[in-house]
Amino acid sequence: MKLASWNVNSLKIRLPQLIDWLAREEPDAVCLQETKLEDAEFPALELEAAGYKAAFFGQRTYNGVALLTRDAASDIAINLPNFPDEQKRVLAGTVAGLRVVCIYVPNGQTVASDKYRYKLAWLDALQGWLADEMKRYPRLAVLGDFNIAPEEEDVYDPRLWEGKVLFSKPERTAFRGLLELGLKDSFRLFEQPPRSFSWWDYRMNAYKRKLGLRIDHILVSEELEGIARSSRIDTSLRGLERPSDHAPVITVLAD
DNA sequence: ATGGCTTCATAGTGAAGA
Repeated sequence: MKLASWNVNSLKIRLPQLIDWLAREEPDAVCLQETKLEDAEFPALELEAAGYKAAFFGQRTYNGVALLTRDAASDIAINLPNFPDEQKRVLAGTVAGLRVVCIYVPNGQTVASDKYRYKLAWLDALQGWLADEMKRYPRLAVLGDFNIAPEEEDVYDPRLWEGKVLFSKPERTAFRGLLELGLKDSFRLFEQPPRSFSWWDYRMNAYKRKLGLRIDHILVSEELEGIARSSRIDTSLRGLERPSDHAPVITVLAD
């Protein structure tokens, strides 16, 4: 079972890249973030022609999440039930006996902003909800753009980023709170190259200079940890014309 | 140097992303 998560930063712009990538990579379940499309605009037919059923929850301009699977996922749930929110950031579904939770964590903008407080409140609600979900679904994976670099090795210059949004202590504590539920960062279950990142600023040639952060993650419950076989970040799309600023993360579980 | 680039939006002294 190959799981993937990708912040596409506009599905409208990235659809051709996504369809090529699906054909090449053949993942079994894909979580997308920042689709930036209302549900009426979602390219369900194009993706079905590419061999994937889609569940989606979007809005125009910002946010929006989707779950692509070979067979339609069941028991679709949207948003955090304990956190009323106009922003469309969560979609969960069941596929092949696995509960797949797609999330797009708020960015936070700066640690001084209201958006940062919203991010921390949102993460607190996420943790509360996931604690319940894990009891219901022991075989659970959380995939998405967490907008948090959990450790120093996940930041190209930890001194520069100390205390900044995406790497501040409260955000990293919130991430650790998710791990304390019994979730594992599947990428770190395996040996990885140094300077493994999933996001690079569009500006200043950050990708070419390898100035990135690892903020996209695939967390797996303890029941899935034992069957995790590999995990990697796929940078093959970052060199294309009009790339997303995020690279896909891929984790493979034994069948 | 609080910018740099990209997207979606509107025609803003743009907003927001990360």
